[in-house]
Amino acid sequence: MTESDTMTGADEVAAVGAWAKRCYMAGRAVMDATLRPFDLGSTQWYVLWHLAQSGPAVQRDLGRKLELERATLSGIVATLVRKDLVAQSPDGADQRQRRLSLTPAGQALWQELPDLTFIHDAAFGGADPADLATAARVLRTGTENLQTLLKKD
Amino acid sequence: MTESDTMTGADEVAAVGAWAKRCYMAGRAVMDATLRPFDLGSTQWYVLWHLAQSGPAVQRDLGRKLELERATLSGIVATLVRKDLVAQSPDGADQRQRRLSLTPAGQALWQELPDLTFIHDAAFGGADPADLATAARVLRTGTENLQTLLKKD
DNA sequence: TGACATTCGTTCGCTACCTATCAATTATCG
DNA sequence: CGATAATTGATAGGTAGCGAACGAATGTCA
Repeated sequence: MTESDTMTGADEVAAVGAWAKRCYMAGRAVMDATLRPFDLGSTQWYVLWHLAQSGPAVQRDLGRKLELERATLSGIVATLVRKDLVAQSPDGADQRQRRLSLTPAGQALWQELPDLTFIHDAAFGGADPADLATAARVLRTGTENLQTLLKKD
Repeated sequence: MTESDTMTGADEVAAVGAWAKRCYMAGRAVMDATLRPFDLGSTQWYVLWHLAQSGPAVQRDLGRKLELERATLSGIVATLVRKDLVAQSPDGADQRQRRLSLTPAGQALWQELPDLTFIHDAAFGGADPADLATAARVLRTGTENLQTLLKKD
């Protein structure tokens, strides 16, 4: 690597941000390709996954867990309800909230879905655990710095 | 860090992927917030940036450089043409290709735009260069693994 | 040369993000 | 209690990504 000798810090920095995008995009592409036969998007899968793992949930809590804006989750849920995979019922106590649960069709589909852990394994299975920890720490710190920047603006 | 003692490799792996997404999203959020007063999206900015730096380009080449699908760039270009920031003219030699260039309004807007390097600096400026290099390498290898997986399927 | 394949850009339909705004509901406080 | 504030979900409008399919233009090769 002759170029690395003259690489500046800024180049490295840009590289991390650019590779974060590429890596995220590549992971989603594999996920989307795997789920396409089931007519499911990646975020739709995350909603089903959470409901299958943790049972029914209030829409507000699900949005917090999956780190989605209300408007985003509202659309995802509408799609899943239209496909009859998720049921959306009013909550007893707080009439503003909506309770989400898997329908029988949703439970049946969940049983058919393939295990997606092969994606993580294919991407990072061969990497040094110490390097993975370093990468995660760098990305976490960078994210927190950016979020602080956004709030203070 | 008491939890790290019992962390498995799979958890670390998931963490890298999840943080890659969060970091990409946070960076785009700051970029979008900075460009909002100018009515510009982040990818629109990249197109203007490339045309300002390297001069007019054929749409096909720009798509390769920015790693965008033809359909995606087609929409971005249409938006920039509608805003009168970019001109799209037929290429002389190959009548299939379109040549892109900044309009006078595009050049004028580019002069007004703030420097965006503060985003990279805020995110990763305080990090150890060796850690940044490790993070970039982990993400690059992971991305390549995923792209190989996608082509072979 | 002519048939076939490839490339380029567009369009359509979709997923998934966002902000801003609204109606309905609930919480808070004077 | 009642006015005001905060919360929840939906909707509208925008950006950015994808695959599939199409027409026009160009390449390739028998």
